[in-house]
Amino acid sequence: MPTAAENKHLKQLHILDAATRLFLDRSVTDTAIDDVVKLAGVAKGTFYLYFRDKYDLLDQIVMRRTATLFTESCRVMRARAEKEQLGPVEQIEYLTDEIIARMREDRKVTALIDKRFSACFSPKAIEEYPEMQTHIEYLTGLLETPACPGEEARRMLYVLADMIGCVCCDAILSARPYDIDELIPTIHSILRKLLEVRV
Amino acid sequence: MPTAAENKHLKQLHILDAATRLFLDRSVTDTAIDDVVKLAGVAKGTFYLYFRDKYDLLDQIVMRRTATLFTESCRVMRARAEKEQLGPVEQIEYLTDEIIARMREDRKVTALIDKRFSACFSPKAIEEYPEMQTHIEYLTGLLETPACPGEEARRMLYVLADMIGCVCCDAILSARPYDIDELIPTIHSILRKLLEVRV
Amino acid sequence: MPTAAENKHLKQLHILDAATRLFLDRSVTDTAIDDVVKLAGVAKGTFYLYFRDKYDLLDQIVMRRTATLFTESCRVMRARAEKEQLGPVEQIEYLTDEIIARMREDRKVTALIDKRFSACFSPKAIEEYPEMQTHIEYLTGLLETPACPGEEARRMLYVLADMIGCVCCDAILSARPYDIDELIPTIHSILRKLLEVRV
Amino acid sequence: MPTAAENKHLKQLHILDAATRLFLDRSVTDTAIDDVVKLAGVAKGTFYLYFRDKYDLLDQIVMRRTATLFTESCRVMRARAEKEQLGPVEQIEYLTDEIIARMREDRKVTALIDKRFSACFSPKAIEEYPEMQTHIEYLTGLLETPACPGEEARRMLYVLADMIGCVCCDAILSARPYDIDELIPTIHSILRKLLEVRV
DNA sequence: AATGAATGAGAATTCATTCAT
DNA sequence: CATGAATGAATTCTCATTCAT
Repeated sequence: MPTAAENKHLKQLHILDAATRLFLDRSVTDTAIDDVVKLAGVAKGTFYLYFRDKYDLLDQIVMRRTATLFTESCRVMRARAEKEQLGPVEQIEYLTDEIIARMREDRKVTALIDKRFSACFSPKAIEEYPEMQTHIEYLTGLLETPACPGEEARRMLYVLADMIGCVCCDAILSARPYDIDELIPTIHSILRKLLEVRV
Repeated sequence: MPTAAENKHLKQLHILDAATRLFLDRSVTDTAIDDVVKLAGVAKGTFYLYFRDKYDLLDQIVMRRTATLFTESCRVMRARAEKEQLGPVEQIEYLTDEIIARMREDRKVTALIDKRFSACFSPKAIEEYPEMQTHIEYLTGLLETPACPGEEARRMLYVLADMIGCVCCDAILSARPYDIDELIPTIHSILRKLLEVRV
Repeated sequence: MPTAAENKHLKQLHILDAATRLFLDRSVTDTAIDDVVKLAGVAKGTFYLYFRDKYDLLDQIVMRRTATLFTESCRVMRARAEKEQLGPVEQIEYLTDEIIARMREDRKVTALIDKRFSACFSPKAIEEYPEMQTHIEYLTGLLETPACPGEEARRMLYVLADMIGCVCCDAILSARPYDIDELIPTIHSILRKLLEVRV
Repeated sequence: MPTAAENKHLKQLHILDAATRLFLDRSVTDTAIDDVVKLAGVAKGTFYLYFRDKYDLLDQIVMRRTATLFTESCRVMRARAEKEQLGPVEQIEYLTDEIIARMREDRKVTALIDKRFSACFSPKAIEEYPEMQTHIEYLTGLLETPACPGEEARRMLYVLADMIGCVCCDAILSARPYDIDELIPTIHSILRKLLEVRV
């Protein structure tokens, strides 16, 4: 039986789901709040009860999608890392490939994320997806070296994620000036160079 | 006495200049085409003679500003490199610092560029700013190694530029999750690792 | 005290009334939606709550005016037919004269109807003006013969109405190639020939 | 070798042809004078040398297409009438069928004509298509009786043509309230009744 | 908390027309 | 005759936001 609080959340979730569908199918610009509330089955006023405006809504959606994309990719990688006893470099490479594969598969989500992949590193995202925290700690561990302590490794992880997110958005969506197939070897080579030094 | 052809270009340039000023002072969203043409001193219809819409105009402006930012930074770096006999790693680091310094100084331009710094690598930008081509070739030369031939070095340059552009936009504008001062050492460390391997 | 539902209808009616006045006084082309809402005393957005665009509005107005014109003419004819015991042919002729007289009298309405007089035979018009149904049935009865059963008589009624509406629009408004006074005998002669065969 | 006068006509004809294609492919509303002159390969100013505005142009096109439709149908009918010795009623019926067939076949032309089929009876059309005059005279002859002398027969011809044009536009384009297949028997029955009385 | 009719400022874009060349 | 760059008034339609119920 849903409590009052859960019910409230329900309306908010309906709005988020409806908006996500519309933002993906059409685009953010071509979606009016009117469309969102109609599809969500709530009244116009209700929208303003939960969101400041369309961009507040968009931010929340991007945060959710990037967090989902990141955590799912991490889970897949870590499962395989354990089974196959992958080394740190291999793990990072595998994770990168996994993220890129998902972005290629679902170009609409990639277009929605635009270049905000690192939104999943925001405090809000980590709070709402506690799993993020465990993955970040795990990956930070992989990047740590005596010359690169915890906080620095965490920053490096963030920069790498942002780089991959930005570069891949352009490469997947516009293929200009390079398409994703051309850039994957370059990205791998960068990752290897950064991590080999560890040795 | 301006010929008809020059006059045509003139109107287009007036529009670009006016729009740049308004986009920087207010923002793209807060600037109506009406404001642009008023400031440019041309009729509304004239705008649509030269630009498809506001975003076509914006793309052209971003291309120009990023190309200007990149070429100016390159010029400064190369002048100093010659004078002080800097090594390749130092040159790349110096160039990065120069770009970041300019983005920090002019946050409005940084906000306008958003995360499209690599727009200056587009064929159109290179065509309109031939200087871009010489700088790209020069920098590609710095990145080249036996294991990393010309085309690959060029791609790496592009990925680095995109990374710096994206990471710095967030760090300078929102300071979240890391502010630019925190990230500069990380970026330097990444650059050094990537280039040290060359040795 | 008007209920909410009545109020809704009221705004729609205000818009219809205002538009009709403007469409008649000026013309459809010379009337902006802005003018309509100003005269109706409602907000611009309210217009789009009830009508898709200016032509949706025009269709509804034409439907109403033709239905009014037709039902009023029928009522007058039937009142007189009962009083003076008119035969079927005389009734149809009288009705035709009545319709033509009204179109001549109010050239502006005729211009608004353009050549869409048969709009009053649309299902929507019949639904909104139930009286239409009774008149159509009555007139169909007048046209019926053993050789021309109900459905066929109804179709003939429609064709006749459309013919009169179209021919008279041109004759009344432009008088070219024939003016209405020249054509009335011809129309009568056609009607008589069509109905004499009944005997 | 084209004379100057013919050359002038050439530009005018290019405009007419271009406009016809655009009016048919898109619609009159969706065609700008700009589109017309671009397709015609003439300058914007040239348009205003030959036409007052878009509606002047449209009128000329409708006049041409209706005159063409009417004269071609007449020619076909008269050829067959001679070969097969058709009676007057059969000739009128055959002509009607021919016109309807052409309107059904080319719904775009029908939409362009809208309900202005009788435009081909205008003095201007007859002047530009002298063949119209001979057909009108021929058909008037078919309709003449002692009780229906020349001028009256000509008016009846006009009314019939207008009726067929109007009724068929709706029936072919919107099929409401009756579609063309339902109405053809009704139209035939009307024609037969009107002409049988002749006997 | 939820509703949804009403708002009206505001923006984009079109397009017929002109006129200097 | 012919051109086509420039004009700018005019118009449509959107849409975020409010507020009485």
